[in-house]
Amino acid sequence: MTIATVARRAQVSRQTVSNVLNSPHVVREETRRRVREAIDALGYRASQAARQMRTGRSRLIAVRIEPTRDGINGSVLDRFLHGLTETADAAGYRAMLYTAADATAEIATFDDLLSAYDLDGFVLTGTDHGDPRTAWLAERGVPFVTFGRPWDDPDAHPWVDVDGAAGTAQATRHLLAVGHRRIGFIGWPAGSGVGDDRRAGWREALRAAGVDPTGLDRETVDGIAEGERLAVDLLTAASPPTALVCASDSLALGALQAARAATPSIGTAAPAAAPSAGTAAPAAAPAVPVIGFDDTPVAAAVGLTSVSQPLGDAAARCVDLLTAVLDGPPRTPAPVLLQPSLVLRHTA
Amino acid sequence: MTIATVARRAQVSRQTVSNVLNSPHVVREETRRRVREAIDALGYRASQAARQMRTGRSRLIAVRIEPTRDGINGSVLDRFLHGLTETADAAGYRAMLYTAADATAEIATFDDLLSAYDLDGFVLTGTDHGDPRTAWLAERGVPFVTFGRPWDDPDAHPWVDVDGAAGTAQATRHLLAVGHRRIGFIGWPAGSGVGDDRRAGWREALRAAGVDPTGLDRETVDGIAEGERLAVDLLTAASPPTALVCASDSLALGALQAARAATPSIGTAAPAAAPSAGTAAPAAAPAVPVIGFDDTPVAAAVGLTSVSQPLGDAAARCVDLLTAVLDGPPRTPAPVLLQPSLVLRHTA
DNA sequence: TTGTAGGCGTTATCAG
DNA sequence: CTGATAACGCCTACAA
Repeated sequence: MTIATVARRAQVSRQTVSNVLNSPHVVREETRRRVREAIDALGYRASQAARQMRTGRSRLIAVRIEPTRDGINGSVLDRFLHGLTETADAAGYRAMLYTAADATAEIATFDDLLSAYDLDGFVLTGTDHGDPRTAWLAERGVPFVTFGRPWDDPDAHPWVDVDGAAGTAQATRHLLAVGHRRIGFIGWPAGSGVGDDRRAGWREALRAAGVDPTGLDRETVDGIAEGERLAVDLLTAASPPTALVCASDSLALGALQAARAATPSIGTAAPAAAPSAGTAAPAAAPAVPVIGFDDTPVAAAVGLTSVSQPLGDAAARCVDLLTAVLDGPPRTPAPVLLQPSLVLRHTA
Repeated sequence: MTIATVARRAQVSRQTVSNVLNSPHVVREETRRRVREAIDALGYRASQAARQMRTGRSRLIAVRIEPTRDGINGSVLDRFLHGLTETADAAGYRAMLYTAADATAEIATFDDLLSAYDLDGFVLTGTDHGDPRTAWLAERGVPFVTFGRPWDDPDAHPWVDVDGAAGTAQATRHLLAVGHRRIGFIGWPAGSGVGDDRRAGWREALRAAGVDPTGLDRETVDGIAEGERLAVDLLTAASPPTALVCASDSLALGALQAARAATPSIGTAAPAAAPSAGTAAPAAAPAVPVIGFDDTPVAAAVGLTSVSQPLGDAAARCVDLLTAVLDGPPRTPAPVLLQPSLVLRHTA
């Protein structure tokens, strides 16, 4: 069934059907209705391939599905993907998946996707300083949005992000509010945008409360074992922290073990944790409160208090920004910074 | 750049270039090489849209991304998707995502995807008795594979699945081997294919060991709280089980809490759990050993012994089967039943 | 407002 | 083995 089938049925020319589809306003009301009826009756859908051939647009957006990393932080991705697919759908776009082992491979894939499939745009996740992927895309004028700020230049391209600093600051203030002063931070090595951002939130919140953060933080690559090691290190120091904020749930999980092992005597002011009404939590509050980041399923399962990112929203805004570039005037839409929220459970 | 650009550069006709691409064997060796060189030099890629228009094939396969359910079992999906994308890629296909609230909506989406985007095939996950989706697709001769058996008729269509019964049987045998006899099972309500399968594995393993499974199992909808409730129910019964096998990690997590609360005196023969060398586990072995199913990140994090499904393999085999249908002769490829493995951690 | 004439890049058919 | 020609379904002019 083609546009001609519909035209015959509605007693109009093919052109009129095309107009009803693409520029409804130029067709007389009554004719438009008749054509619409024919379309519905026939169950006609325009062929993307033919349309794409003519217009050069595929109505396809690409998003990378990364190899799951440690299995804990990896599981945030499917929430994002679901939101993305749903919103894209509503905007008349479809999401296409691709994988890539590294940035170089990813750029090669861009090229392939662009030249073979005529992709309309890309959604990139996890950007970093001097990301070669964004440079490549920008250079060629390919529309894209990143979930994650361009750390070098906030105006480089459209982006959506979650305010990580606000998240760790909120976590820190929560601990301050219940009486803690010496609050430690376990994060990633300096130099990564997200990592530095999350550390900054903690540091500033502490400073604002008149606490000197010096010596209260440690850094490591992500992982449960690493988190535990650093927490032990921190808790056995000269004047140890009485509570811990972590840059990820993995680190927090490790820290939690160290915290549970720590004797309550360490804390100077360790108030009782609020009994949460959430899902069942396997264990009691640790001697040293711990807060994680990402609100992964694991956090929910073990009762870990964690900073939660609005992933569905983030995905939706990514699509909004991308379609604004694709369908709207050629100006860069304003970036979106979303606020995370603290999900209180048993560990803080 | 089109096929004509390549033809000019290689000093051949457009048709010859097309032949090199689609039927290399009909082109003389030397010519083929010259064309290949031109293609590489120019960085030429055939336009999918044009090819699709001509052939009616899109080289696109669709897969649904479901709204994450309880956040625990949901996180298996991204591993599957990653494997799928990677294997599809290697076979020259790309994966497209779609969502649907229910089976009816999903069928409507099939229709849309098929008529507008000319999708080549579908990968369906989580089939059940009398699935309307498979019926719809089969009726129209649309190629598809399911990850999950067609419980009504094993020959209905190509499928890939993991042998759930073998998984629970293995878990049960593991517990039997370390001395347990009365091993309980917490599963889903009878009637679901997967649920019944997993229960059957436990039941048969017990019977094979000469233990009567009567009264040792309970059923409920999935969830942590539900798992805990049923475990308590089971453990406070007249002659309680000394170990528990669960149909999911969610149920197992709940059961684990009940098991930790249970006094060791309940067990008749509770041997010490093997200290696992895996990732750090937050707590000691419970009085009553518990084994989960799916090996989710949560299981790894809390040290829960669990039955692991080879998701990457499963995804790869799904693509294999689908491409066999798409590219090969029109006969239904044999189904694939993969074996799960037991990942030993601290809880059993 | 409607109809007619191209052409997007590819592959299939059919002569040479 | 190579070269010409038509057609896939749609959209964008342009003319009526």
